[in-house]
Amino acid sequence: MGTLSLPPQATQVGLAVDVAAFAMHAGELRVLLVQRGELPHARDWALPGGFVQVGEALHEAALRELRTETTVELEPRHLEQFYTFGELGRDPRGRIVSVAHLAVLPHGTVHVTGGGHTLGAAWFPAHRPPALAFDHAQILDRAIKRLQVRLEYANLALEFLPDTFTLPELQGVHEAILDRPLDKRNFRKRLLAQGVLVPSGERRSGVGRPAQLYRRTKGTRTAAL
Amino acid sequence: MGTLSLPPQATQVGLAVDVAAFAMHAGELRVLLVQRGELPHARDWALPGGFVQVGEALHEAALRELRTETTVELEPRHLEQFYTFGELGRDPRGRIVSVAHLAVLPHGTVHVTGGGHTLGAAWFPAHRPPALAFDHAQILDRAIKRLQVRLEYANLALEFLPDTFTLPELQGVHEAILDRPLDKRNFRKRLLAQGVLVPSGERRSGVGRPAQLYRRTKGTRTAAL
DNA sequence: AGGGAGAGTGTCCCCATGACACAAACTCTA
DNA sequence: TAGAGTTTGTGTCATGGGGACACTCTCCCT
Repeated sequence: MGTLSLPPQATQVGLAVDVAAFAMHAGELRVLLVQRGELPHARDWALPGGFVQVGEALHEAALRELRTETTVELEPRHLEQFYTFGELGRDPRGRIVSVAHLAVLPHGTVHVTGGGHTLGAAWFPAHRPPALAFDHAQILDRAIKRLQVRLEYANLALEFLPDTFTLPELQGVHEAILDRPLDKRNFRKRLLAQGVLVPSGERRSGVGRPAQLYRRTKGTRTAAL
Repeated sequence: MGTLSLPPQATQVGLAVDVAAFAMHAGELRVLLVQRGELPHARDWALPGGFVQVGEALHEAALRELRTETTVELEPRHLEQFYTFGELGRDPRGRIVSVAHLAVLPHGTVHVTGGGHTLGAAWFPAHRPPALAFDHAQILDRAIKRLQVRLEYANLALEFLPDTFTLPELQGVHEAILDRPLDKRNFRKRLLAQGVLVPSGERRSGVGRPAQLYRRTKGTRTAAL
């Protein structure tokens, strides 16, 4: 039914998406940023993002921007819209409304190269980011809060890890996201009580005592909401 | 700095707001709906909403639609954006993305008259709405869930009541929103423990034993988030 | 004066969470 | 190969919040 048309006031506002994409690296929560190659805010760091195209769903636009601006290696394990920023004056080019997304990239996706119109892309400490273009500092802030909520609600921490992992690794993800240390015994008690983890039987050897490997029980994948 | 201009692909998508406005009436949670006067979905019931205008913040657009389409008596006590709906095909007129808002109207705002392009406006049981236009049934669903979450997080129930109210009235609001009965003693215990209520000293007489009147302690207004 | 209607009140149990210290298993090096 | 170093793994107690549960109190109405 494309016979009806949009009223004239329907096309006056620019619609964009921005993506706060997170991954773990060196025991730290990192966020993926791009260095802008164009005005405004040329050479400033910003969240990857851009305008939504016709015939493109919001999450598709988010994925496309992530791919063309950063050349990430793997698919995001989680992608979720979390807030729409529409303040007047947030973009000097005019009225632009941005639907902000939160993405989680799995372990191993830490190498990025700039692409698209950007000068480059890199990972930064999510809790101590550099100065950001536009209102992206606010967006990042809100993204981290959402990530923290999702930690205890869904078990989004698992998306940061490979299929099989140890409990200390999982605890490390939680600590990196919450930006505070957790008690080992309480953490294990709580996580194992949830019943989403099952020991794989194997162990991982390293420097100290080998750690039990776990995997998620089937049918416990986070609904991408 | 309006010297920079939008890239061409920035204006291809229509941006709208929709508002799920709730109030209490006869002990029931009700949602404000309008009967559409135009195609598509003419004569169907829908959430009040429409296109965002240039120079208009998202929440301003939501307020404007509420006022022009429904002529509500009072200002909303709470207005919050909760999700942005952008599925392809959600509107037969083309690509329209809608930022959905949740509004709470205070006690006494139950009389509405249709305005704007609509045939009328009326309150409906929020948990048993009529068939709705577009994807508004989904939007309403999500709005109710958000309202329920805000009940225990912020104390949004107070926004449905006048400045002074009784505990049974407050419990009624909670029950209407959650759509299930609550235990009287546990409810009082929990609410009073939060420390946001203070007895006003007066009582309200009615059919049975008079009820203590309460008001919120100062400085406990919900941040409109 | 008695009945009806709604308001008000306290205890117990259970579960989830947080604080807290030591033993076990492996690697590495001397 | 023995000992030091390093990391994993484990249990108890105290506390607090939430849910189940029944009877009295106060007023109005007839």
